[in-house]
Amino acid sequence: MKTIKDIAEEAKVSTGTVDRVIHKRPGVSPKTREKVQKLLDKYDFERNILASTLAFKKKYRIATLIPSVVSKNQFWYGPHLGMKSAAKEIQKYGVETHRFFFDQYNLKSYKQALDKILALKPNGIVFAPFFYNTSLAFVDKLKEEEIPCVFINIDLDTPNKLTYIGQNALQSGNLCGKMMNLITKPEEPIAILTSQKNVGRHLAIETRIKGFLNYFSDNVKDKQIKKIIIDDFDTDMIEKALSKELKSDKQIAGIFVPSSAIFMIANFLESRGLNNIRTIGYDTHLDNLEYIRKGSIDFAIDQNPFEQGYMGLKILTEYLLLNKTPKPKYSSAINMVTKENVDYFDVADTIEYAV
Amino acid sequence: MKTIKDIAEEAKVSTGTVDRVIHKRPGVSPKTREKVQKLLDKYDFERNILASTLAFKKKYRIATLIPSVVSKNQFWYGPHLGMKSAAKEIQKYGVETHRFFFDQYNLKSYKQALDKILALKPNGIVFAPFFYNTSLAFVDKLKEEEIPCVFINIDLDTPNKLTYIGQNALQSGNLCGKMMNLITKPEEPIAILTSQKNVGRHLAIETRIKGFLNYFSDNVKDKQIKKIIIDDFDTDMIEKALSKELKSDKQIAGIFVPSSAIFMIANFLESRGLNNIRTIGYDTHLDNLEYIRKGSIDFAIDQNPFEQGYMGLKILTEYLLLNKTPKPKYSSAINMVTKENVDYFDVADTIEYAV
DNA sequence: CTGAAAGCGCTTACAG
DNA sequence: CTGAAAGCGCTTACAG
Repeated sequence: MKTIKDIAEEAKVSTGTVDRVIHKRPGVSPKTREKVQKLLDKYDFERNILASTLAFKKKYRIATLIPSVVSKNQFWYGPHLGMKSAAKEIQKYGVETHRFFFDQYNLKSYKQALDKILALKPNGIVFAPFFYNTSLAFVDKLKEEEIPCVFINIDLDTPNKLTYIGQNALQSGNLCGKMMNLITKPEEPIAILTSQKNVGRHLAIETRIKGFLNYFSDNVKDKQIKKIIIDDFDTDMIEKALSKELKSDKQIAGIFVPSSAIFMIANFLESRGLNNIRTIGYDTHLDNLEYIRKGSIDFAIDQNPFEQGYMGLKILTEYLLLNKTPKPKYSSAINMVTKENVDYFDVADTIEYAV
Repeated sequence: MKTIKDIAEEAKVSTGTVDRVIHKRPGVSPKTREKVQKLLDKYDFERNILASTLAFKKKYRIATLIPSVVSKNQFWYGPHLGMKSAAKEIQKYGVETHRFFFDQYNLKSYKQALDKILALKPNGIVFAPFFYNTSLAFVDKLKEEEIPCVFINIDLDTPNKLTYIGQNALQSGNLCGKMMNLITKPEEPIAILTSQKNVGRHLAIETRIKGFLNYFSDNVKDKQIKKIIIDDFDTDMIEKALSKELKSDKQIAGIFVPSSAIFMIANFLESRGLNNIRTIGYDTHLDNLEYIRKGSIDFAIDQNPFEQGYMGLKILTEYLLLNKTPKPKYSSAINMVTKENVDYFDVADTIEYAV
């Protein structure tokens, strides 16, 4: 492996000049530049990133923004851990990570966080763009200030993002449809249960439902599917909405919840001893893990929450430090979790490397 | 963040002495050692790994050994890619990776590889211990020479390993049982198809079958399960073994293959137009991906092959460089792959980070 | 037992 | 436009 010094000697220039050529910095005559560049190409020179970082004292600031993580029982604990892990790694390269949080049901708290981030003047941002319109306006502003941003978990259709990391909601819904079809009989009715509160706030939910319905329209004739919308996932509302269905003549045999709230339904069914009703939902935070382990949730879709956070920070760092342009989109896995493999989806078991 | 220089100044010693204390090297009086150690503890000193690597010129050699990867259509291509990716990362830290391969059906080629590895005198080894007895003897020898070793994919019950990274075969078989039960009707017979060639060579296969059978004995009454053993997975033998079953009165409705050879069965069934027979097997190499995508393989179990290779090298490196003792065992995921999520399991899409 | 000094490979402020 | 020199934080061979 050649070093800058080797190249400098062979080109009969100083190491400083070689460095200027490597980084395409000004202050080198075209002739010298060409001579050095040829040698760099000839030896396929790769600079030692360790030495480079050590000598290069510029610091980078990255801001991260996700819904507040008040306990480990939440989906967002996963991305949070992933970002913490990545932050520790990139700290070695002089990248400081500043964490911001907001209340995902409170637009005002979101806006406040965005203001704080702008005030920080970061070199880049990794965030989950909740609240469609506000987020779009924010992204345009970032564009003006030339601050690159990475979306995790939620995508927005805008050219002003560096990349998006998250799941294909349509396809994951489709898979839920397939599994629901497998665990219920053709003649048994099923229900989709969702909350009014998510409308306009989190786009993936509707897309998941669409994918779910697509499966049946594409593959199964005449499946009875009811759509039940409640105001919010609290015990009373669930009770109210479901007891009607359960008393009815044609009792539903399966419930699909296109969000991480599926554990609320599993809990309700358990408390009523209704273990003959099948359930499918999303995410593998602690609350869900518990019910999956008991079999009260039949299947849950995991979307690699840790990796979403981890990749977000790493990809942005490589863009800032190495000028590496990411792909326009990174699709997270669509993992099916059930009683027999649940032990391998606890985000707390994720490994962190120090090297 | 404190540096060695800061600590040295406060302790009124030289940086060399601080360095000796940090690394517990001899040549420091107990009194000085204690004084410095106290400051290190007080400030929770973490040495700058970049500077450390740059200054510390010792090189490490790691040997890796897996079955030869002659094409991308093989399970072992996954671990191979994972190791290549990790090798690139750890190269920055002065770790050279030397790759060795063997023919997994040829004990002699395995022994030859082991000899070559010993001749290299590596600082550590990452390998897949095929051939039970030979591997055990080899591991004992490594112990004598104080060369740490990491097992990937296949485990051996010996205290002389650093750690094992791979899947829990019993549980993955169990999950296959569950899925097979879902996709066939209770009264329909099913078959387990396996090859004589794997006996005594790859322990996981038998354990997977055990897990599969356990599912039925624990959860289902009177499922008819036939065990079919063929000499090898070639077209003629499959034809011979299956055509008998398919002509029989009670035709089998599902086939479980506890190895990556499931695509051979899918291919056979396809060629006969037998798309009413369900199939479940292992691994997501290209051959299988193709049949999963078409739906000719209903479910395959993925075990994160890339990560097995990647983790193996990283964990061994952290042990050698940072003295970080790994957990005794790392369980790989048990991922269920089917037509609707197959796109997210192509090992070729795995990301490599340069930072 | 301890310190001063050189060096790992790269970057930069300064002088010319 | 170019080079010599200092420095990033740590390690080590050498001198005492």
